[in-house]
Amino acid sequence: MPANILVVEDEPAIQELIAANLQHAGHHVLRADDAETAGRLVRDALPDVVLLDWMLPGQSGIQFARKLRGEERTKDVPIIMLTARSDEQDKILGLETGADDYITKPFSPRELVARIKAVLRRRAPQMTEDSVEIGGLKLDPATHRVTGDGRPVELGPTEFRLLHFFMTHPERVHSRTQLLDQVWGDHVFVEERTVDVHIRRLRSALEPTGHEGLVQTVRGSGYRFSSLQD
Amino acid sequence: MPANILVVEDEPAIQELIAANLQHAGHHVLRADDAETAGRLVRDALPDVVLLDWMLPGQSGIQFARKLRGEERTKDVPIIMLTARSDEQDKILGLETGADDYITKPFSPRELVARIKAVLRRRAPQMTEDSVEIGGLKLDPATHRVTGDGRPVELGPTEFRLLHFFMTHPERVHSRTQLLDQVWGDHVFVEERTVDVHIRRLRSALEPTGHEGLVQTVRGSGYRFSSLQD
DNA sequence: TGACGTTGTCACGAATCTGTCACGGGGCTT
DNA sequence: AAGCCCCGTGACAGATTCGTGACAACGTCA
Repeated sequence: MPANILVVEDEPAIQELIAANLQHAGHHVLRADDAETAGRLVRDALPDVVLLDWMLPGQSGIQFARKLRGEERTKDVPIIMLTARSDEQDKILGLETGADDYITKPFSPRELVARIKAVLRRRAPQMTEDSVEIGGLKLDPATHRVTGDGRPVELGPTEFRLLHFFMTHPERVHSRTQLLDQVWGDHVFVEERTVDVHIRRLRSALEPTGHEGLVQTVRGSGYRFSSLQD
Repeated sequence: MPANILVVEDEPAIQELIAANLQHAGHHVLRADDAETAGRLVRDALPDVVLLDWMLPGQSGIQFARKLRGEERTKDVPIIMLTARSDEQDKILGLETGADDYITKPFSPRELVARIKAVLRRRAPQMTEDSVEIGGLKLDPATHRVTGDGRPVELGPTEFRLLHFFMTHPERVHSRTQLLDQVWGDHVFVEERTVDVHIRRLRSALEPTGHEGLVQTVRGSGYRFSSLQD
């Protein structure tokens, strides 16, 4: 969710205002007040989004956007144009140059954050939605349903993600650390033993359909999902 | 032009192959591996195309196609037959039964996607204003009217669009963000929790006819419209 | 203008989920 | 067999998430 955002704006007050709002929303902010600095930062840091002011000293925002789109390394970086003008002409010109979105000043902090979220979402690779079936257990990410031999299985969000990971990586031992990285995310800090508890919850959720044996303990190493005998 | 496509195929490997290709082409995929499941999904989800395997356990694809063509609600759903046999005899029988197109295995992903696009284009004109009926609930875009077991249901404009989207994309879980994009439009900035409120309004509007259970909460993910048990 | 319907937002509470701990059983090593 | 380590289990408090009622802003129409 948090993203690296480059704010290219030459007016200090506005730059500050924008940066404060973005940081408050949990994003990392890089700043530049001219095209040269901005160009270097884009190439080096490769931000997730560039917030680009229309008016820049020396070089217009449009020119800068064109340059970004022209270089291989930077051509896929989303750009949101920022301008005080509101006439339709500029809007079209901005989008044609390859801006992904367009905000006219003055804008509300909420709109700013929302637009950025929208652009990020559009770029985000969406996760696989293939359903999996192993040993009579079926899990379908699209409908978010799990059934054991046809009967429904009730799971909490974390248990669902855990089972999903297991079923897409079966027959293989995963350490608690690996499970935390893959299912919880490698940025969160939780005790390793927490995995045990969720394994237990997953097992007891599978118990009514008799599939709890699919989740196997490998003493000293971790856990494994397998339809074969333990 | 993303479309809802139902893949009826009992061989997991082939089903997977087909689904992967269709999803890669931007379509939504529902799956079934027997005629019974397929029948339910066709009636509920009313897919834009049915990809139907010739050989099915228990019931042949031909029989299934006949059944679809026999029922008022499903008689207009395009069917593409899928078969390993290549003899002329089957081809004729398949088309006579009402299949719109016919693909013999092995086939290239490109051919598959192309045929689907062709069928969709053929059906495209009137597709938008079709009325939908699921679990006793009927929604008619043309007359802008909703009835539950015959009794009228009063909905505001937003609730109507929300229900319309739900009924044209049933069974699958939609996040609040996706619902905002699809129902409100991806240029509108409203709080995600606003979705909750409209879900509530939709539910209480459906309550008098006893259909409020069709709108289901998937904790941690979003909402789902389904005639199946929660 | 005023009654009315619709919409987005908020605050509160209830239901549910999550992470952590302590306890105990059971296997493995020596 | 003793001791150590690993794992299962029940309990619990804090954190999330969701349902719900209320409300103000807005537009419409009489």
